[in-house]
Amino acid sequence: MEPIQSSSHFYLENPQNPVFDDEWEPLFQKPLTPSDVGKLNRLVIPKNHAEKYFPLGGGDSGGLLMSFEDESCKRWSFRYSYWNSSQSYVLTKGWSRYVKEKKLHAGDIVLFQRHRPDFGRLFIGWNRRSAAAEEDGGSAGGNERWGTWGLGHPYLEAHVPYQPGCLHADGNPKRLLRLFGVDVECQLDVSEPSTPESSSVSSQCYFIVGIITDSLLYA
Amino acid sequence: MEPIQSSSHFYLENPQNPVFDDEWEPLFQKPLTPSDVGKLNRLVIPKNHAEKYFPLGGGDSGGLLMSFEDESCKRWSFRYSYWNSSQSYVLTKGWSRYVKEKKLHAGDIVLFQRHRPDFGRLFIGWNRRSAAAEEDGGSAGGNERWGTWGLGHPYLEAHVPYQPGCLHADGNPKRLLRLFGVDVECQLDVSEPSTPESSSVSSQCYFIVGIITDSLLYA
DNA sequence: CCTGCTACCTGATGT
DNA sequence: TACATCAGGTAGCAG
Repeated sequence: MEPIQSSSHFYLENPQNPVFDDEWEPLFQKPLTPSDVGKLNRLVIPKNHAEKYFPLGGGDSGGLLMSFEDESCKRWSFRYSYWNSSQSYVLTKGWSRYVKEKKLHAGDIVLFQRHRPDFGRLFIGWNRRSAAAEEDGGSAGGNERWGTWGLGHPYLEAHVPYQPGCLHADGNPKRLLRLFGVDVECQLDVSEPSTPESSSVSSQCYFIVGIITDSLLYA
Repeated sequence: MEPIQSSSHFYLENPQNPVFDDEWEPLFQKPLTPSDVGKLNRLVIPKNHAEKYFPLGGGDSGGLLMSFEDESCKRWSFRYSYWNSSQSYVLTKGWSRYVKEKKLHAGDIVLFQRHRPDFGRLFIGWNRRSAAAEEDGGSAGGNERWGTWGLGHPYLEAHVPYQPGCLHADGNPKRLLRLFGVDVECQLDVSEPSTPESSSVSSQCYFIVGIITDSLLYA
């Protein structure tokens, strides 16, 4: 028996869907190729999506850092750049760590979203490849089917404004989160993001929760 | 019954040969290995030849572009560089296209020449592997035995000074060619070189003709 | 030594 | 048909 599940795919492809939450702007998603999760340590961003949603020109020379939050509030910074030789946009530095932590495999889907009320804030999530091919041995804590927010978890979304200063004032910062009508604290986990990045903090912060066990969903 | 044929090999190895035309400086030639025509997309330049005739250090870091003309006036640009890992000089980018167009196979010979009166101008040609192993099915227009100039075609050589400006003034440039005492026009084919390169044009241009059918040879 | 990353390169594929 | 794209490669360098 599954929770709503419904794979965010459906919603991303159908922005008119009634369950669509217009605070969440789906940018795009990509089914991962073997190369995207292999030793090349890069994710190719399809050109149409890159030019529509990502910074123009890939930062042109030298590329630029793009920062995303994942389903557990962790920040991920990736180098985003344009490869002249292959005429393609890629995420490089940092990407392999994400693949490793999320245990992504070919066929899994990564997705990018933006939260409308905080327009500059970007989020990254993932979906296991369609249940059909499910042969996940379930190694160390990696049995989730998704790591996403908003549309991926239509019943599990919350956001509160960011309290300016909190990040810098406190070594162990927490943010307030309203979840199912209950205020919850969430640790920001600046201590060990695989790609540490404690500097860039926008002046506003909306906050989301992703991975949650089924038991919590039905508690 | 063969035309002079005689493979340029002979002349290249014997600069004192009476047929040697001292306007053509043979640099070197190399019988192609399976790797040279395979998927590695590179031609290894024997170190002694590389260091004697090609730019020093392979351009050191980053390599450099070397530009050659073939028997049909087409310009070929190859990336020339030194691979520290294998301590060898190689032509890389562009090479596979040349192999494909000329239908080169292992055992065939590629040769490099320079035209003395225009010292910077380099030429590349080829010879089919010795006639013994001739089993060329003769796919689409690929039945020639050589693609070279000067020595390779001792009776079929001509050159005229280049008219400066012609290339830039005219969308469909032609050069004058004196062949068997007759002036001929030759299209420069800037429209579709596999490695397009319409910029670098030296101030002088000597011009040659390569591939010609036997019937024309004996006309 | 090995690993990750940058910046190249190319063939296959789809349009 | 040519062209654009991208999946799958490479070399070289830094750590």
